Amino acid sequence: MAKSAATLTSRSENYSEWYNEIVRRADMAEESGVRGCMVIKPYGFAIWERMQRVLDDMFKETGHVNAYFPLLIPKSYLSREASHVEGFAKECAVVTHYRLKSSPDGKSVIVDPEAKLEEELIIRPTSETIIWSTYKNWIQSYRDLPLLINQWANVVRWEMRTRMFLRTAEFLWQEGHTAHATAQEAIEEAERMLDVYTDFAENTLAMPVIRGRKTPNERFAGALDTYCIEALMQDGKALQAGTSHFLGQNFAKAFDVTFANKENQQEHVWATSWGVSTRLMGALIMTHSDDSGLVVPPMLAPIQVVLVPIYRTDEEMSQTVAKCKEIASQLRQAGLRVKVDDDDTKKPGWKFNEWELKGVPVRLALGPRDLAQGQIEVARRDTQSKETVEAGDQFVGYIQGLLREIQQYLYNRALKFRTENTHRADSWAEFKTLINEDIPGFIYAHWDGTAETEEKIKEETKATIRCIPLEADTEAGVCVYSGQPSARRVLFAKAY
RNA sequence: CGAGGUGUAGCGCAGCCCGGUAGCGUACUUCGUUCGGGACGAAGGGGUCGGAGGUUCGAGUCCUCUCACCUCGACCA
Repeated sequence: MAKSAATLTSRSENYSEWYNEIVRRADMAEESGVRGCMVIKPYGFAIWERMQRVLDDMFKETGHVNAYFPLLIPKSYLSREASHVEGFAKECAVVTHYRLKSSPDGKSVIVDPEAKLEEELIIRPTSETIIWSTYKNWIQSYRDLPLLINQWANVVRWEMRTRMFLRTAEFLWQEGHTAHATAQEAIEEAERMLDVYTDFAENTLAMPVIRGRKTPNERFAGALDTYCIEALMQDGKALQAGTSHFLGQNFAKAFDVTFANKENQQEHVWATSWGVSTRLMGALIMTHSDDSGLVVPPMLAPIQVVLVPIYRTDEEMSQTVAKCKEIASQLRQAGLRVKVDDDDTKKPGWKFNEWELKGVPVRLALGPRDLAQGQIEVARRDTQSKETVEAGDQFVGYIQGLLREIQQYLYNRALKFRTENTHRADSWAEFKTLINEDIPGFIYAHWDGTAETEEKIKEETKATIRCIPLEADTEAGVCVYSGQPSARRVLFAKAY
């Protein structure tokens, strides 16, 4: 049996090209031909649906409910909160007309100039404004608080440059928007949701993250404080994987959302918002995948175990397929997500490669030889190792244990990579050396706390302050750039 | 918006300089041999050459205009 290895571009050779090939070859998504937008294909969407399900359960457990708000937002809403409009105005798609008509030559359609909207509508880049204008009607008393609502939706941001999953013009996300009676409660909510995101990233995605706050420069438009989780990708660049904002009373004041407290005095409510997006799909790819394709952690995988029957004759086919289905059924009863690939138009070698490209954690191969000896071949995706195991009573338990082991192995491997690529810089020369390495990684360095220094460092090295970490040593020092006093180190990196 | 580039079969590309029957790889269809790591052979089907105009006996190729997309900047989850 000959082979024509349809190999991927190597990670080390061209990371960006490798990334795009994974997206395409693993059947996750493709470019759509519509500016900056992508088509998410069934396999990619199945992974997104898993993310949705796990996150949604976590939101429910923390007392949140889902709702849905309009896609179109009157332009005037956006201007109610000054810094918010400033932050988003440049990237908004605008609806100006409500009708088309045939062109004079009858060959195409044109926008009907008669059908101009009185007030233009914005396609939501985020929903704070429409939601707060709605909350105004929902909140009267302290008894209406806290209001804990999440929305799964699409949003549009007219980015200049787009990349599949990491920055598309349209993307899918969830956005939580909560209202509280006190600042303290709102801050606790923002921190709670950061915990939820951390839990999700580390335990479901097997992706270690650094938790922190954004500097005023990097803060969400309209927030008093922005919390974030930052992950390190395999090429040494940072990716913001989730954010949670303490919005203070900014939106409550802009949209006049007040409540009567127990003393019957009117107060503005305190707000949070928090979100993660399909960008996590990019994080998934760039955290675990290798030159054979995508690697999906078992907790996330839509298919955790794939069974490939191997046969020559029709008789062998019916026997091996039957055995595969029998084992699959046992695994399903144990709660695993399993697929039997009994597609007769593809050969085993082809299937092996295909499922590796798609990152299925465990592959079982079963042929006449195994059938005769009561064995089964078990291949794990993370280490690409294979072994032959007895297909007896212990088998289901063995596979469950193996999946746990793979989940842990992926987390440990990613953590090891991050540790090896996290450095401390104590001088400007050292900083520049580190940030210009092939894998720049995370750099902990002292910063004088000024926006000017932050900006200068960005100009000279492309590195930004990813966050002021929540968990970190707080020893004092001097700013790596300006030499001014610094209370603590902050986390620098080149970022996506 | 600035600077480059590319549009030719589902996908990846050659052909253009120097105008003359629309090509290659892959995928697809059929048949045979194969089937434990992306099989091989044979025979087939598939094209508004991004669009509009022009030059010419004749344009994928030359000229003008236009549209779309990509890469690098500025912007960003």
